[in-house]
Amino acid sequence: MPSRLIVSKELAELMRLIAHPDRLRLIEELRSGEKDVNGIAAALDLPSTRVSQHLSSLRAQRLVQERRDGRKHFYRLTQPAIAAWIVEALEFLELPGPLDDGAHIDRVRELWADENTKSSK
Amino acid sequence: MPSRLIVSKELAELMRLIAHPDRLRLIEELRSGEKDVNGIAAALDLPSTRVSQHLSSLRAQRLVQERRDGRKHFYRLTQPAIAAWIVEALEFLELPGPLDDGAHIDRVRELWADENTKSSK
DNA sequence: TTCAAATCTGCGAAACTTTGCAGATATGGA
DNA sequence: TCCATATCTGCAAAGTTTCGCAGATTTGAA
Repeated sequence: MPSRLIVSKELAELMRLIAHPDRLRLIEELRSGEKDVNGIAAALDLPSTRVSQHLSSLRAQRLVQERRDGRKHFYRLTQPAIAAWIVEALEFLELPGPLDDGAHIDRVRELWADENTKSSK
Repeated sequence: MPSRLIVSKELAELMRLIAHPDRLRLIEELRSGEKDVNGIAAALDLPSTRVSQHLSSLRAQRLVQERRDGRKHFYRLTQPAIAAWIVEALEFLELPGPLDDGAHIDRVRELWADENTKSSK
């Protein structure tokens, strides 16, 4: 029964693709809707060549979709639920200290997720 | 405000650690409770040296905890919720074909998650 | 003691990823 | 047409990961 082997391989591939600091931020950046390459580069403070390279890997695995308008290329998440799934993982970060059950996580979640939902940047 | 940068770096690190076919299977294997190194190696059909190497990385990031009894080392998940979070990601795999909304995913989930819950291997 | 079982560690080769940079391509406007 | 803007691609150096293998350690039992 090699199906589970195949699934674990595909899942690992998907997770590796996501598991990069720039790409995580980029995916969260697209949570609020489509954006063009320069817009993303400015928001994340990264060279746009690099953003383009990341988008190209994400595109290759169909995690984002492109729409061109004039000379701008707009990108959107193919499966926006992935962004929510990523935020869920914040819960697993750096084991809260012995006396800090939850508060720490809420602070982190706020820093990342909430900021993003209301005002980008 | 570099906090989000730090968080994305930590999150990427966590995800990279998980994003390996063997380690994904190993984590799912521990869902049903603690197991010793040889037990895991047998269940996953991997050389136990390799399992030991994987466990050592997972241990270094506190994803698993060790308990020794005689010459056996038993490992358990520090945060069992991670296993459930991984299974959630199956939903994002290989975009279901145009006419296959959901059925495909359920099949995959069955192959991985359910098998695991009732009878391992 | 001595042995075997269970697990861990260190090492090095191969494979893969990341990143900046140079240059290619496509689009819209003067 | 020619230019500037926006984005993409190819390349190579640097860095990281994987994986088998050899040998170290720890424990229990004869």
